[in-house]
Amino acid sequence: MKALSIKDIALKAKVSITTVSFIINGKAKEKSISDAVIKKVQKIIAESGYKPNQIARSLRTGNSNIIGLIVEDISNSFFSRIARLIEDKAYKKGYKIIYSSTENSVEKAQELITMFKSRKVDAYIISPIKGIEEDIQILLNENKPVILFDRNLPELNTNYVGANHFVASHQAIESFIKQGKKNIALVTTDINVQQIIERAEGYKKALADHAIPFDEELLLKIPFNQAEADTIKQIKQLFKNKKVDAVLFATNYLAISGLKVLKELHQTIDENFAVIGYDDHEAFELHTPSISTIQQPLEEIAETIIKLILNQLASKNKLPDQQIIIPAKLILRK
Amino acid sequence: MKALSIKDIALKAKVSITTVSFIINGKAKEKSISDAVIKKVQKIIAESGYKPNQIARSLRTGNSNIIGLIVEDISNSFFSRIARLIEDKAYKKGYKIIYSSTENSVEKAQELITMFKSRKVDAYIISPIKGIEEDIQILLNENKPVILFDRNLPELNTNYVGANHFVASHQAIESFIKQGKKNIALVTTDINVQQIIERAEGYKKALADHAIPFDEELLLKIPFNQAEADTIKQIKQLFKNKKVDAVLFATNYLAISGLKVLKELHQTIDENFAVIGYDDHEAFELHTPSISTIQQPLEEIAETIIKLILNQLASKNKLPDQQIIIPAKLILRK
DNA sequence: CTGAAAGCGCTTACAG
DNA sequence: CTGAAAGCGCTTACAG
Repeated sequence: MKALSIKDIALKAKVSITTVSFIINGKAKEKSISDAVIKKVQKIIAESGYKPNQIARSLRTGNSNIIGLIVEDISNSFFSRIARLIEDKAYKKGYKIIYSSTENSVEKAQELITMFKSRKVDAYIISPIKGIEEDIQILLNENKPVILFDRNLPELNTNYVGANHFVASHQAIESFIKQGKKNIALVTTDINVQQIIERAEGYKKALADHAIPFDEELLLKIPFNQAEADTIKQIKQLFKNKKVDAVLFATNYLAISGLKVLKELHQTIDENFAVIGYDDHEAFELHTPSISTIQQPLEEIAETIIKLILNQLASKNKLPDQQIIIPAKLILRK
Repeated sequence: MKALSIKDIALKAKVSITTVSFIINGKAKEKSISDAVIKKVQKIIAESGYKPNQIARSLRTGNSNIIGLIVEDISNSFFSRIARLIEDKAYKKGYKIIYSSTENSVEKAQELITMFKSRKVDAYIISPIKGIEEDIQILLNENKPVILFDRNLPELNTNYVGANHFVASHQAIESFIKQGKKNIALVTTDINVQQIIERAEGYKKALADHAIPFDEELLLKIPFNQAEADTIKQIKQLFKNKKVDAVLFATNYLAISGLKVLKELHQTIDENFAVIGYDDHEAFELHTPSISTIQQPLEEIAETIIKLILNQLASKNKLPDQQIIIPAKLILRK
């Protein structure tokens, strides 16, 4: 059973495919097609269930009404929630989103960009990774709208939407210090991206501001992409070897692993031992006691990204790049 | 800056586009192109960074090497984890996945199918919803491989991969009964899909098997898509109005809401009050005490789905439909 | 061993 | 008010 084409509709309606095309694309009035013809063709389209072949349309027009979204890992709730919000908002504006995960592999990220490019997506939303600057630059040279989010690549001139991680992390550490904590650990990842580096810098600056010496052993960098069992082992080592009275986890999944360790060690979280997570997670609020966290305003981030994209797509000229920093919020719970 | 086309490569190499096409598609040997020409063309392709336009290729060949994945809600960790696993496995076989959420809307599901169809995806993986039987039947008529998962639509003849929810739910309730529980509640959703209905039937059957009268007020059906605050209110009502000593939550997000209620009510989970969740969630293990749950083997489900799809795609003839039921496991924690 | 040409299903500048 | 025709970038049956 072959799908109908515009030719079939034209034949049935006894008009040219040009006329059918104009009607499908809402240009009937503009091209002064008679009302009678419009009615007739529309009826035939409705009855036959004809849907234009978007592939052919894309080949001809060079665009697709599809926005490509590249995230680090769709199974991380930060990304899956953002993806869902972006999808919702784009959908309402007539755009579809296709997404895929890089899993922090430069190679996979490059392949995804190639795939999206060869599929003629109209715009790109990317949580980037170091090493794909050139690939993104090529997109920019081709005048494709690109919005980076979550992480920035400062050497590129393009749009970026992200949270202020330096400030957020600084604030979290200060809240520990105000509680009188002295042995404050940071558990973070070893990936070398700005938004992760900022969290470490906020940590160090807050310590310095309050004349607390920085102890390298309290800053634990967990290799990305390793099995959780190894992560748990490393965090356990930290808590066993060092006297720690407060810990900031730089990502939600590290916090989850860390909480498992604390549970295993029977280390309760109380006035003698404080924990702050990152990016929130359903488990944080539910935990006994509830876990404080640094929350990125997902709704606002998604909204800002979509607004930037739509503006770019609507405008013929390249708009000035925007770097939008949205404050992250420290949510204190107990 | 315009992208290169096969024509540009042919010009540079001083051969026909036919020859270039054969080389790109690995048919050079078969078409007995001379080694010298192959080398020359490959060199030019590599140097120029030429990538074939997949849109044009799809238009010509009618396929795309893309598999469409339609889930209920990508921000639900059950779906985002499955999506990630499927993406991984498909990627290794040279297929890309594009996904989108239906949000349980028949209309959106239909639009997504239309979109995927007009993009010529090669196969469909769908967690379906009642009301789209006809749309899926059309895909089947067009000989497109379709794998349903999570939920089945029994009136359709196609492939299905899912867990045995009746057995799992029955087993969960029996474990309550063995602990001496008498007032066992089920908190489920009102969506009318088989895999949810099965969970209620397993519940009822287990009660009947042990001569425990079924009390309608202990079976709470929460409207889908309502705000979480309302869900929390309804669950709170249940626990306040009825004497409950055990509760099975039929989905992970209902369990999360339920656990929030219990926390608010200061109802601890112990030998006098038992809880089992569904589909697991990072919060379950971390909870104090850890929450038992019915776990669907995600890895196995994803693996089975991909295997079915690849078999279908590899075979010219339609393969017999398979209904694969994978046992869900009751994970008892404390 | 290689190429000219048709055709996939659209859109749109041009002509009448 | 409407249509014939070119062209988007490929693949492939056919010819030599």
